[in-house]
Amino acid sequence: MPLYDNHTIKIYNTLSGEKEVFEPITNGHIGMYVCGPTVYSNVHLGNVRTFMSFDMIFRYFKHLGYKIRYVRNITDAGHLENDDDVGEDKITKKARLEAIEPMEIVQRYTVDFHNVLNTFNFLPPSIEPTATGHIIEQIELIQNIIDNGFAYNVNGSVYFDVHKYNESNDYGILSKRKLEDLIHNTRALDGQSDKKNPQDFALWKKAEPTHIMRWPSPWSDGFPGWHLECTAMSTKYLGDYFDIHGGGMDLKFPHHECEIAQNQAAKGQDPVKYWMHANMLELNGARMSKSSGNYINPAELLSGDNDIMSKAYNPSVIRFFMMQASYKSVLDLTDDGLKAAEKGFNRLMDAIGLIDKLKPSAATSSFHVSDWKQKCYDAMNDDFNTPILIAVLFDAAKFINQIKDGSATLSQHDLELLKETIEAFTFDVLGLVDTAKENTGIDKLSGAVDILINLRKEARLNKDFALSDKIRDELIAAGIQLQDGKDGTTFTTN
RNA sequence: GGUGUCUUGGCCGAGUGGCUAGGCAAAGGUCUGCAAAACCUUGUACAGCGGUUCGAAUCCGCUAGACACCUCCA
Repeated sequence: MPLYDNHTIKIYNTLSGEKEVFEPITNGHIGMYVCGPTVYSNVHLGNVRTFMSFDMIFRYFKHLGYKIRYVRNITDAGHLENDDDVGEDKITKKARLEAIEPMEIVQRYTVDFHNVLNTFNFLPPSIEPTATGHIIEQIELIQNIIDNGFAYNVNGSVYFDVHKYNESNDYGILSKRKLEDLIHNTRALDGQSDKKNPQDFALWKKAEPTHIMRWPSPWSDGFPGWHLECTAMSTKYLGDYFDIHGGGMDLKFPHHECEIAQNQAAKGQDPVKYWMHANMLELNGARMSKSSGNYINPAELLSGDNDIMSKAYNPSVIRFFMMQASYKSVLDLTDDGLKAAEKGFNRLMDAIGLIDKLKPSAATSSFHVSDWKQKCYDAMNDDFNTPILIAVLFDAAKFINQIKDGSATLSQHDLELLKETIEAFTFDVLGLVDTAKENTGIDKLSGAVDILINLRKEARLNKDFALSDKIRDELIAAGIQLQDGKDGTTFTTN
């Protein structure tokens, strides 16, 4: 019997605004689509948080034994600059500034994106489709929407008729907006527009002669509107009705609202059963933006090469920091927060590292491991509550330290269960990496440090504390912390 | 201006009608040559005002503040 049969997961569905019991459309199988990055610059750290939230969700579903297809696209066709843009998209603009080919930009930043995600120990999605690889599908979709009367062609550009759509559907169902409010709040834009109404959005834009990225279509040589690719790729790979669609909170409107409208207009249904939105990442209490200077990119955060943080942080520390907050909450990235996370993370890793050295101490345990295990699942089943999970993991860390100190007992069976469970949740589900084990030279290092430990022991026996403290302090300076216990001295490398 | 979310102890951050979140920092203790690490103990917080209730941080209203979206943005 698969593990998922024993668990009921609740997911906060943005569409209903409530936590709902998760029931896959097809038993044992899950289809999940997440809007990926636009690869015209280095990946945004906030983007990393969003994808990390869904990576955790992906990992938990896999842990439960689901067969899950996770699709995350690469937007390589660029979005329109704005509705009145005459046809130059972001990627083209950047390419011109840097005097290289658009696809060269795409390649460079796609590689950067994958490198960053690998550094943070992301699992690769099942499929990572590109917008430019699905132009035909997008053209077909536009034709469907035109045939159904919800789009119109003006001078080679095709627009979605929001007002017509809203007569028979609810435009604003996801973002809880009313079309009337949108109308009142749309300021009049300068310049001539082909659109019937300002709320209408482009499905296909005719390319200007200078525009490099262009494809032939029944309406003009041009390129697809920016909401269309996700509609085309999600339903192509996951079907006309799939389980989960995720993305950043800022995509809720207009992007996801438009996706629903496009699907309704083309196929008569919203293909998504559960809409999930990950919240924003702030930096020192304010929104991150390059223009304000309140900005740090992932590489700078990892290398310490920046003016914002006091030091470099291990990717697992950053991951731990992010997992300590709910994916639904705004999270504020600060140096103090990362420092606190680093200490907590190291404490957890130290405890997990101790498990292999523990010996079963009694036939009965003073810690209810199976109850504790259930708490881990309860936390995750409650809309992927990783902060609670981490709190529960710390309960185990405390207990492990107590066994080491001899103030708690654990049976052989429970010891194995504890090890298996804490490692599954820490490494498989949360995706953290044990930095000590990661250090491949650990065995040789261990031999060398043992020599120093013995020298220090001799010095202490001879009351040569100047020498013993020198050994201890210089090892600390080298990143090696000695730990004196009842059964001798051990060390950690954090 | 509109829509939505939020305001929790020194800091971060869960919880959401009665039951210890957790981490970091802090204080006291155990251990130690002194430390560190670990363990034990301590802290009694929910923006303000009013209301509902036997009981509210949790529900409702108002006020103040923050953030997001409405315009490219994860």
